[in-house]
Amino acid sequence: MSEASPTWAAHAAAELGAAGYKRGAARDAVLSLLDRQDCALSAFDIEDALRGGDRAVARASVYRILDQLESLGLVQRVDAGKSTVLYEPVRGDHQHHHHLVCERCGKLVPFADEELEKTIGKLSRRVNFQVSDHEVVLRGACDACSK
Amino acid sequence: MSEASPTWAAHAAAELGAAGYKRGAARDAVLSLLDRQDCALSAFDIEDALRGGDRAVARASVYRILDQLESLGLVQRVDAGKSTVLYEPVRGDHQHHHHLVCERCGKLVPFADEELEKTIGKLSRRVNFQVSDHEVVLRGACDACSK
DNA sequence: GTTCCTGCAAAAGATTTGCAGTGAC
DNA sequence: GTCACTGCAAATCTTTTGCAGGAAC
Repeated sequence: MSEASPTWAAHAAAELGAAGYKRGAARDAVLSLLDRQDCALSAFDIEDALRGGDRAVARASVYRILDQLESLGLVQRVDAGKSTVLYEPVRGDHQHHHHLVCERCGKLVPFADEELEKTIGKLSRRVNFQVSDHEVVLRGACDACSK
Repeated sequence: MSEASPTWAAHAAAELGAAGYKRGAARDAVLSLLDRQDCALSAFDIEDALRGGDRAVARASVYRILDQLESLGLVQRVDAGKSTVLYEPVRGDHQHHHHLVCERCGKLVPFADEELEKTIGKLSRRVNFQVSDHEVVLRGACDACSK
């Protein structure tokens, strides 16, 4: 709802504070990194990027921070069919999207489709289930790999 | 394509044979179990069910057999957001479906929707990607849990 | 008889947990 | 000063791999 924050990181930090979490250097580094990404990262990617960047953060801390973020709906898990789970910042409804996964090179490409959302919305109301979230993954070969 | 087989297990056994795999008692047990399911199971579920049933099968064999089946498109991975991957038999296009996952009790409920498939079909043709497969997961609370 | 399937045990990865120390409030 | 965040190491859990023996062809 309230999506007037200047950056996702600032918004997330505020939400975390409101939820009673204290600040910390590791958390700031993770938020800042996530804010710079527009697609999904694994916990390992995050640890790796921070080790050579802003500030090294222990893997356990990365997982703990991602847990907090996920519980507040600030990041979203993306299941790309890999052995590792990916996470990406949630920036609000207008940026809601899904993913194409290349089965050859592993590339992840985001896409959005109005009609798909409408269809899923209608469907969600029809089923005997209280649907709160959804995820769509299209698998295949990306532009480069299909040549 | 050729979907005239009396049972999925028989069909799968034939395909495996044609692909050059030899028969084996463990494989027969897994095929038979999978054929009796209509929704997805984890490797652990399979091992567990077989230990107390038809014939005990080692976990490693379960994984190996599932790998063979998946490579021939006879089973499909289902990513329900759990830590474990689920597998279910693929019985042909007319039984193509997706899943609702209850975030409270973990229940998995299959559903099919014509319009959703059409929408995804159109979308797949439009993107700059050669889409060969797709998966939709709706998350929320099941009938029993939402009361 | 050769080759593949199986089971067992060990290995490999990803994620979680316990504990002690430092930093936030 | 208290309580939470952090890092490190150990533990846990799922899945994979190596190897030896037995079954399929």
